[in-house]
Amino acid sequence: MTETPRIRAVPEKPTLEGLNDVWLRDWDERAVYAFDRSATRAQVYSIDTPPPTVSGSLHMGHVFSYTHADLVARYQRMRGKKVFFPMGWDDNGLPTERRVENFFGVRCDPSLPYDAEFVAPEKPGESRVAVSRKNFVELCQRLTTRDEEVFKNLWRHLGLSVDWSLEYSTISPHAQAISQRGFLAMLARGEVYSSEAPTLWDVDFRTAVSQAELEDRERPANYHRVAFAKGDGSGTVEIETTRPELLASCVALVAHPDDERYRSLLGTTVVTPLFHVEVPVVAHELADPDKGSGIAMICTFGDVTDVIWWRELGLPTRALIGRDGRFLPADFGAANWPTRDLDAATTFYAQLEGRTVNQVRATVVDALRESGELIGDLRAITHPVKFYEKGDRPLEIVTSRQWFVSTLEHRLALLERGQQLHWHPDYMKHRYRTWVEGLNVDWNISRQRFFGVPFPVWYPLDEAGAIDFDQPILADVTSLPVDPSSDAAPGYDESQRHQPGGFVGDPDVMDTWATSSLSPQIAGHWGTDLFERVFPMDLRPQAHEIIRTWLFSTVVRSHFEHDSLPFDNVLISGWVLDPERKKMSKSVGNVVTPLPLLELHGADALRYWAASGRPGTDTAIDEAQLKIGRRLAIKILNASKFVLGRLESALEVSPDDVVEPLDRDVLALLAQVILESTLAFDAYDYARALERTEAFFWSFCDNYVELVKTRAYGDIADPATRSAHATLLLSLSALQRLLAPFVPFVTEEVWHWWHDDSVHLAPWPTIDELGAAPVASGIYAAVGDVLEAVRREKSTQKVSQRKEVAELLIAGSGELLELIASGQRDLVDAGGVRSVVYDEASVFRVTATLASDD
RNA sequence: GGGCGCUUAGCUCAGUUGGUUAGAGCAGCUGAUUUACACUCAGCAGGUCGGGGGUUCGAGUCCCUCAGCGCCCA
Repeated sequence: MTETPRIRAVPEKPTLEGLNDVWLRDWDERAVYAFDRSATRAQVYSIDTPPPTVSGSLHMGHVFSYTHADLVARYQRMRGKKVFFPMGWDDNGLPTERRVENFFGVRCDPSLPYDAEFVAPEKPGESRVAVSRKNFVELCQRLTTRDEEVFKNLWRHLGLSVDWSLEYSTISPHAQAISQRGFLAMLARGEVYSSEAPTLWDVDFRTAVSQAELEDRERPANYHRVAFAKGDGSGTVEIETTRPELLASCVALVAHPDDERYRSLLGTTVVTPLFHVEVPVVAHELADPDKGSGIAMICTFGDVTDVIWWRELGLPTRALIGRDGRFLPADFGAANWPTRDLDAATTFYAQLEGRTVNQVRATVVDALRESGELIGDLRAITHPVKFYEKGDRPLEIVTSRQWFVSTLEHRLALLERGQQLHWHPDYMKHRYRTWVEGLNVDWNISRQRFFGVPFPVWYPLDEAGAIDFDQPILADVTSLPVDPSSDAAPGYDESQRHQPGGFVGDPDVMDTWATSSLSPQIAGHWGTDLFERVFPMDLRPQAHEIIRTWLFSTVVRSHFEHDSLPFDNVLISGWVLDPERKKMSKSVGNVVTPLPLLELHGADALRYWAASGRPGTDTAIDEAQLKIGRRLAIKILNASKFVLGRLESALEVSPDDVVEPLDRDVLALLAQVILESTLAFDAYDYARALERTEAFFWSFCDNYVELVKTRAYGDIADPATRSAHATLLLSLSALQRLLAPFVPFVTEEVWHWWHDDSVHLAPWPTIDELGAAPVASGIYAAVGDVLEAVRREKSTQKVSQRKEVAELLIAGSGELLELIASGQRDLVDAGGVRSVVYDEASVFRVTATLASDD
């Protein structure tokens, strides 16, 4: 490559202040990051950007991970790819609802009519104001629009090279249409089904949750030892349970098939205390002989193991906990709920109905104690309890109608997909594998909430007004998006809603992951030619905590819909820790927000810090590191000013001008840096690329530039001077571009001192542009060693580095001395050396005799 | 309980398939001073590579084991 600098005014005193605003505006005006829609798939590098949850808070984790994505985007763009880098907002779902409830002091009551005159309270009041569903959704949209502006502002100032014309949000009509289309496609292929099934339920949020949203929390509990009478009256069996309140819903006792203690009981019956219900004693491998007394009561449903037992052993359903967490009416005496003492059972249960779990537990325990069927003292234990990750109370299991995506039966294929994916770092693939292997229920995508994508489904009502779930009425694909709660079912009139012989809409909305799992289809406009140009995506950048949710669900959807992976590579970012290396959390109060850091240190510095965090590695916020990033940016300004400021304004240089041995060696080393940086970026190791480039750049400034300073001031007719100029320019050009992905603002500034077009559209440096394969001779290192020895001597003598050296004695092998001699001119200039003496010896040694003070 | 990481200088981290005397930055200390750059530069000091065992001519690197920290799954 031939550099023809047309150097414009290099500022007298370059500064970082104001650069961000200048170049942000310029990038907008020139549409530097606009995606070329005419590009073919092979020319495109596409990124499936995480749509962040817009809940009003921006954190350092976002800055970290999105910067990582941007480093790759900028690298690929310079490699000549047409980069598809969209940005989306995941604004539908519970976090938004929660925020709206708190922000405005409202709650949604779907039974209320829409109030067009409604004005949200200025400040949230003492008690929440009930609003209609439509009013509530309007408030959600109002708030998310505002939040998205704040996010967008931060991303822009961080210098993300996003094409903002590709912006999307998961609640937009476009995303809703895609989401509903995806749902209908799965339904047509039989990959999604609805069923009345035991479902993990949060009684506070009043919604079902999926396995991906669970977390185990250690909670204290008490083992209650309860005596069951044997069915034949021959004695009692003692079980231990942490949930005595569920005694009424007991359907069996269960022991391990190999447990000698209970083998004789298998096949017999026992009778529940207080309710006198005869239940069988059954065997199952999941019964843990070491837990409690080794025999457990199965209730419908106390925990997820109960659900497994219930399903696998074909036990009856006697569900008692309702959606509000209170006890439902119990149908004692019914066919599947026989009791030996109907009177006693119903009389006692009357005290329980409508009460909460804790109230019922107290009542049952008192009654058991009184009847003598509670044996001994309670035994305190700690055990893991399932919680909704955003919830405060243990989950209950309620039976309700939900839509499920069949994941379990495709587990093997999904594991295979995980194998095909290129993980960066590689070991993160285990997170996915253990998650898929541990799946135990299908993916529940129904949420009993309001601000989300509705199911495009209605149900017919029979003449008695009962819902026929088996004959769902589906929306026509051309009509999407639809809202079955306000749009009439196809073939019906709105007046038939809720009428016998009419219809009802599915009341639920989809799980937010059911929509964001389609981010490639949403951003890529599935169904248009754009999609063919960008799908499957090249890269999915994300944090590791959402492997089991977002990554997994995206893989599921793409596997079903396209029989492919949704993306080829996944780049996992670690967590951002506080300066003490502690996990940041709101409750601890150690959350560091990005905006003040951005304002104080600048975007380039913040990006430099983020780029130093290797893929998958947790990284602490480190202000020292930010300062180093800023220092690097300043160095880039000054080095560029020095090199460009002393050259003729229209000097054409080519690698052929580089004739001096020292210069040729520097180019050889630069070639190595280019190679290593390129390889590192291709392997998604941006941190390594930065490290190599930065180390070379600093050495270039402190050593090479110092060595050739005098020579570069020489006569332009002198080939040695031309050689220095060419080397300086070729190196500077490559270094500015190598650094551009990391510090895009300052590199753009210095690039424009001698180029018209953006550095971010300039070609990534290659070794070809440095001429015919420069071979490393080692002279740069050798001369550097001598220079270091000279500097050391001056430093030890506590004199100025400008102090002259009267005599420099260099001892070493003949080969080495020859090498050094070929760089003697620069060495003498840089070290202020009057005379050099060479001494052939086996050991390398430098002795500098300083000039006397005269 | 199962799995995945991590443990190298006071701090943050490199160390690519085993190969000279284990590196960098920051902090520390000692200096320099009209220089492209004080938002600078030079130099110095600082390490039993978590402990133990093994393989090898040779181990920070490979194997086993123990310990601590973190995370994922159950």
